[in-house]
Amino acid sequence: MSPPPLTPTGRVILGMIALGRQTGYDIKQFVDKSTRFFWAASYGQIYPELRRLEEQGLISGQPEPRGGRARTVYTLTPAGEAAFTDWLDDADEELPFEVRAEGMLKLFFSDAGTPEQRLRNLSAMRDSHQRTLDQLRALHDKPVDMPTGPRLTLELGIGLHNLIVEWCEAADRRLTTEATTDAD
Amino acid sequence: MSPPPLTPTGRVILGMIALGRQTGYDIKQFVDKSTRFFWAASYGQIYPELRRLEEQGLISGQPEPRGGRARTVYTLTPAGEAAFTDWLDDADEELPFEVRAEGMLKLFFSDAGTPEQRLRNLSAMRDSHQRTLDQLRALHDKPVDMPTGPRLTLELGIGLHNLIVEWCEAADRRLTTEATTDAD
DNA sequence: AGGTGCATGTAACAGGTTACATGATTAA
DNA sequence: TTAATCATGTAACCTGTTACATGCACCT
Repeated sequence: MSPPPLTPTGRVILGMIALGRQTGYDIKQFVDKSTRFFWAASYGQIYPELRRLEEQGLISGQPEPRGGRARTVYTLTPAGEAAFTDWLDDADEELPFEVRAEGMLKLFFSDAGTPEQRLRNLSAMRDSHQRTLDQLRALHDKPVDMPTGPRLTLELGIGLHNLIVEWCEAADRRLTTEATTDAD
Repeated sequence: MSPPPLTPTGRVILGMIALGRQTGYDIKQFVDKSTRFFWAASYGQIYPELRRLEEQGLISGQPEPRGGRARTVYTLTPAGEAAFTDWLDDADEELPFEVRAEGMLKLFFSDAGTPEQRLRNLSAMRDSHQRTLDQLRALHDKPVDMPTGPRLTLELGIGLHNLIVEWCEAADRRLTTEATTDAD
């Protein structure tokens, strides 16, 4: 009886269309320079999901070829708009926050290795987050005017990766000092 | 020719056995109060993976029933120890860091809603991370002496969730001020 | 007698990535 | 002419969760 529930990816797509993204390709490009640091998506998900959303009557696609190049432009139906704003309005639902961090895993198990190994892994982790941080800052410094939502999440992302980088550096100093003190 | 590569979950299991966890059940309990904040695992993964690791000769299981209750105790084989320390020793490999944060998604799209909606979602996100923070602090304050690795990752976890909570509060203040200023 | 914890396991499903295939358009 | 970009799509695979089934041990 009830319609199939919106999947998280479905909601992202709805949101992206609400923000003016028109095609599957367009959505993917935009995700890659905006939400990808806290929500990634691949073509393998996007195109099938666009189909499903259209079957459910939440979006509707019109063929709008550019030259000889096939192209389908999507817009939200009233039902799609309602589903999206219902989701935004529901502040009671659980907010899953899942992390998979291999660097932290290595750190967690680092007592099984040598102190030098631990410091090398710490440093690799630092570098990896520094690279992400650089990308986020590049996005942030670009002089395009950004809506409040994207700006907020970008700033939080910068804060997060910055914390990790600084924490790695602090941990490195602490561990190095301990090692030196032990050697004395 | 080459052996099937170790999966991330396989490495976690190897590590847990190296840390003295003996059974699948034991590993699951321990994951749930240690790595789960940056690496979760379910029985549906653990038991099949134990089988695969044994087939690959990296661990070996001895039946050690407790009373009439079936129980299999696993230990690392020399090959398993080697595979595990090889992984720890490789500081050049990529360190995937993946996040799926629905709260940030709602924030990202919040320009499509009202300012009040945005503040409610911000507050829900704050509460959710505060709950996680409380759990992490409870773990941290328990007077068990923790190896350096687990202690480091726990402290980083606390720092991360604490940053998010504080950032949510700061964003709330900023947005509230802006709204008030606009209304003047 | 009943609840909690210990212990093992799987089938069905959901979610997501990778690699591939195809082809037009545009800028160098 | 060739590389990059626009654009769509799928099949095979991998990873992981949920829900269920089973049964003993221990405490109250």
